[in-house]
Parts: sequence; structure tokens; C-alpha cells
Amino acid sequence: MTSAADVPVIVGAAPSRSIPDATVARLSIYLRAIEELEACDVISSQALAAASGVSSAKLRKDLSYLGSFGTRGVGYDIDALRERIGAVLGVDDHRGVVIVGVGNLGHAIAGYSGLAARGFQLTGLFDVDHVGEIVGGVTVRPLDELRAHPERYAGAIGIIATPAHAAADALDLLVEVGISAVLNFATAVLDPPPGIDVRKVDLASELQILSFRERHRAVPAAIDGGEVIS
Amino acid sequence: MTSAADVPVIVGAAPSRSIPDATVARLSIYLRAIEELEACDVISSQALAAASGVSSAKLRKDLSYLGSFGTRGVGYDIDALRERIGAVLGVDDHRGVVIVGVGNLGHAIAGYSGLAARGFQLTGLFDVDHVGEIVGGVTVRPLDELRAHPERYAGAIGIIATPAHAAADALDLLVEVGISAVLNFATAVLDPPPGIDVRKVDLASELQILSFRERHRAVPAAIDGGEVIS
DNA sequence: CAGTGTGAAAACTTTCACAGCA
DNA sequence: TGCTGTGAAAGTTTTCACACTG
Repeated sequence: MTSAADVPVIVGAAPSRSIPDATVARLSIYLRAIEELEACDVISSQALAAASGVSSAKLRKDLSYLGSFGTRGVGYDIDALRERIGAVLGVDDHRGVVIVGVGNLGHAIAGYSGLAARGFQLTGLFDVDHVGEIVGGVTVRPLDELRAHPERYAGAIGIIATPAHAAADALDLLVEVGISAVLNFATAVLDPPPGIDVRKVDLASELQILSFRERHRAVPAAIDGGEVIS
Repeated sequence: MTSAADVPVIVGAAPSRSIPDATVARLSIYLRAIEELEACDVISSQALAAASGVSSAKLRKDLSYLGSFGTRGVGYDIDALRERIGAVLGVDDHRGVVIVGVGNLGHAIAGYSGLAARGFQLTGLFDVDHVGEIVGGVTVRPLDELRAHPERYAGAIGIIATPAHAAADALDLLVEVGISAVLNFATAVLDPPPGIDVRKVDLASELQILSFRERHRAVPAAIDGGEVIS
């Protein structure tokens, strides 16, 4: 998860300095919350924070990294806010998305309407099976097709939704094509080459975190000792 | 540093409290890495760290929260390690898992073999449609069925895989049944009542984080040196 | 030696609280 | 008056470096 600490700003439209990772992760949530609340012109940090499920102090701090454009005593202008967050996140880039592995999960992702809604465009579906099938408006093609047309997919974000044993090859393929940002749903630890950013989403881990926290939460005094970690 | 952790770590099978969240999130990864490397009896922090995609220092620190059972100059006993991590994560509890919403995503999760492999047991599938269909060995039932049999599902972990507009109701239903740990895949901010732990997995957010980081990556190779070679 | 276990430092996040402005 | 913007404090996580031990 290496992230440059203070990267000299390059993007012209974005005066932002280094925005903390944790903040970036929440901007997307704010953006969605804004879209759902679009009944007013301005909104206070309190209201937006409530709609986003965070504290108002955190929200203000987050927004302060994008520059200050709220109005003291009033709140944030909804339009300005949406535009600013969208610009920082690059929503208007219409980033391409390429999915390798079109099993159950790949299907679910390909058919997810939120992709387009958040400024992403499904540009490729690849699998060894299911070739020819159309999902989310895109036709499933064999893996070789990806390798054969790097120019079409370079710059996209790659999603690995293959079985674990195929994940490493999928990553190699994506990298070969020039993709350098990858989301890995496969149950496998990948070893990305330098310069390649891989994020992992792991259902089992999420469940285990929940399970652990539940067992260690709530210290009811009235229970016998049986529940203590076995 | 440690707050309440000045408790002299008592020997024995102490349940070792206050394991950092970040550590818990990684234990599951270590466990899987161990299972894949099971060709030897002992393993060094270096080797396991490499297989898990973390630094060896981090791994040692993580394991130190579980008590110390490595052998200096040698490494960790694989069996002891697996057992200890499994115990802390409660893998042997065979926690039930209930999924609300059996669309594409629900299907994918229900069919995911990693559930059982990590000690979870799919115990219920609920949807307004697809009733009667069998996925992952479990029959899809109407939502009312869940409400009607709280005793069957209390204590399970709930997974919300419904469309956004149905997510809040799904949460209410799960809570009503006595479930207090929920994983939310729906694109909706939920407002859980006190005592209910909700984690969110959001595809669009993950993609936007990747997208942002790629655009703001300016000095790629500078800081990246992962594994120390020396 | 080789490799664990761990204090202490550094880095990162969140929370607090309040100055300052519309 | 009400709410933003932000330093500073508090809390959490990661990294470092080295004493210690089989």
C-alpha cells in the first residue's frame, strides 16, 4: 500500500497536496451521499457527515485537504462540493475497467450499475470460458484477445475475479498490457512488480474481522466462563 | 505506546486481549499463507511475511500480540502457529452466515468455497425472488422465513447483498433476528443501532482509491523498496 | 549465528476545541 | 449566531533497531 508521502503536484487541475489515504477512501462516500441529498443548495458538515456515517469533525478535516470552499456559518455549496470531489477523484476521466474472470463474481461486478454511475466504464471482459456471452453490455473474450490489443486497455483499472490459482497469471497479463492499478478479489497473495498498485478485497477476512470483534465485544458480567476463548 | 497493554502478558492460554484491529485483519491472511506453505515444520517471519505480502517486522509484531511461541534463531512452528491463529479468530466456531439478497452478488458469495474453508457455514439465503433455488447447498427462502425463525439464525453473521434501496430494511430484519455483525455490500450508508457492528465493502470506492493513487503517483520507484535484501 | 520479541521512534489518523468569518 | 477551517492533542499503526536466546 505504498503511497508517496508528499508527491509534488503534477495534475494541473488539482491544486491538492498530498491527501491522506484514509481521506481518499471516504471522498467517494461523500460523493454518493451528496447525490442522494440533492434537495438543497447547501449542506452543513453535520448533515453530510450524518448522511455519510462519519463524524462532522472528520468530514471537515477531510474536506479541508481539498481546499476550503465552505461558507462559515452556512455550510458547503452542494454543486461546488460535488464538482471538487469529482475532480479530485477523477470521476470525469471515465476510467476504463477490465475484468479478468467472469464467473459468478465477475458477472456480479460486470453487471453492477454503480460502475458507470461513479465514472467508470467497463471496457473488457476476459475469461477462458463464457466467451461470447454479453454481460453489462460487453462481450466476454478470451484472454489472448487482451494480450493482442494492449492499446485498447492500457490505462484501465484491472479487476481480478478468477479462482485463486489463476490470479497470478491474470496479474501478469494485466501488467503486460500496461495496466498498473489492480483490484484483486481472488483469494491469493499477489506479488506485484514495482510501480503496480494492487488492492485486495477478501470476503473471508472481512467475516473473520467481524467474527473476532463480536466475540471480543460485550463483556457481559453475568455469563459463565464457558465463552472465554477456547 | 500501549495504553491498557501494560498488563504483563500472562503465560498460559491467556485470551490475549486488545489485539489491534489492523492485526486481526491480517491474521486471516497469515492463516491462508500458512496453509499454502505447508511443506515444512517451521517457518521464519521472513518467509511467512513474504508469502503474506507484508514486512517481516509487521508480522513479528502481529504475532507477538498472540503471545510468543516462536523459537529464536529458528522460526515459528507451523502447527502451533496455525492453531493459535485459528483459536484467536475462532475458526472452529463454525459461525453461521446468512445472506440477504441473492442476486448476482449474493450468488457469488453463496457459492464461494472459501466460506467453509475459513470456518464459516452458510445457514440461510433470503430474497424476495429466487425462492426455492438452491445455491451453495442452501435453499433460498422468502424474507419472512427469516423473521419467523430467529432462533435458527441468531448469532450468525449477516451479509447484505441487496440493491441499495433495500439495504436499510435488510439491516433492520437482521437486527430483529438477533444478528449483531453485518457485512454490507450494498451501496448505501447504514445507520446501525448501538451494539451492531457493520462493515462495508464498496466496489466503487475501491476503484476510486486505485484511480486516485495512480493519478497522483509521481515518484514510483522512490520509496517502494519492499523486501529488504541486504 | 540467525531469527524472535519488543521497546522506542516515526508516521499516520482521529478527535478536540476554538479562532474567525459570513 | 452558526458553522467552517485548523492547529494541537490523543490515539493507532508501522517501522526501526537491537538485546536476547536456542
